[in-house]
Amino acid sequence: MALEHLFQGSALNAVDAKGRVSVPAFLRQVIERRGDLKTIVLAKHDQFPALLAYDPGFAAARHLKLERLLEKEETNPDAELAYQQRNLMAFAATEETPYDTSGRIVLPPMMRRKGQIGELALFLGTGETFQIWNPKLLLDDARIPEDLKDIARFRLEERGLGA
Amino acid sequence: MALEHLFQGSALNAVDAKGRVSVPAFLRQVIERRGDLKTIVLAKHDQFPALLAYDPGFAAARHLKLERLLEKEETNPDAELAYQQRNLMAFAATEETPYDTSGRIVLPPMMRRKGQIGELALFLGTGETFQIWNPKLLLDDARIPEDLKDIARFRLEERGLGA
DNA sequence: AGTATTGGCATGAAAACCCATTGTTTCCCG
DNA sequence: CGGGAAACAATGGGTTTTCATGCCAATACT
Repeated sequence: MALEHLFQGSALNAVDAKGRVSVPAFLRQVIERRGDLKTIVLAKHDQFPALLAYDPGFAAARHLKLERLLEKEETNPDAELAYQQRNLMAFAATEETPYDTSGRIVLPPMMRRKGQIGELALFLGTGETFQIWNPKLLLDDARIPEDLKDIARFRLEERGLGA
Repeated sequence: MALEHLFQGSALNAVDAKGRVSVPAFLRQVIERRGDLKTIVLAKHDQFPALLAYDPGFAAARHLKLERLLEKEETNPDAELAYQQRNLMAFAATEETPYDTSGRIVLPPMMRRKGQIGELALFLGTGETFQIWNPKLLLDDARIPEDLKDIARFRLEERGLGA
């Protein structure tokens, strides 16, 4: 699966009182180049206290990948269960939310809670997908490279919220 | 990944009040031969106080390499984290900026600060990528060969800024 | 009706775009 | 071999467009 359009860059946007956020324009461009749905799919990130996000097309590709994985390990008795579990996570544990003409989504309350997103949402491109972080949690996470934290700090300062 | 078109040569260009710089024409030619996007990707250089730059195609190739690496080491529990970290650095910690018809980019403020670029930007071709330096920092860096510093000095003198 | 949710408009700031000027190199023709 | 003329490169300035975001209106749901 070699998608030619990749998510990259970073931005820090405000979450308003109604839980709405602008998806940065440079990420929307990638979504719209990959497909024609002005929609993003949200999931809790596997490893990080953050949200994972991608376009509907990528979700389909991800599903295919899981199926192929199952066929490969057909002999393994555990494979079927693992497949079911992953499938549940990949679909039931995600929410699809469209963005409006001005590029805003409403963060679904459940996702907002799972990702611990407050008044600020830090968007980080990671190639095939992107992530949405509470900037504070990113700064506190020991697994995040210092150079990336610098970027988060810069984005905060840009808004006059830096330290 | 042997890209046939390589970045080479050096140039010293001015950064204007709006933070704009002309990307030297000889570098733009390489970018446009490698792909059709008139765009460069900027990142902080790993080792030097300077910026690393390349074309979007190179970024995609880099990503594929990371993915293959992950699949190979799937068994290793640390591999997943290392993959996430590298992906974040490769995409979230970079900025893509297009150049206009006259070949200029605006240095994103964050990158300008990370690379400590002032009023002058020294472009150095390094094969698959190129670098953008504050010429003063290059001259002050003990790791830089004297011959290369001579080139920087020459570029400065050309502008009547030599010492 | 009252409340909550969604869609659309208004604004201010920032980014992209366009045109003009200057200096340099190339190249042609005298 | 010189002397422009023409192309290209770099840079300055101004103008339009886009973006993020606050605000209000329209709609649906109780």
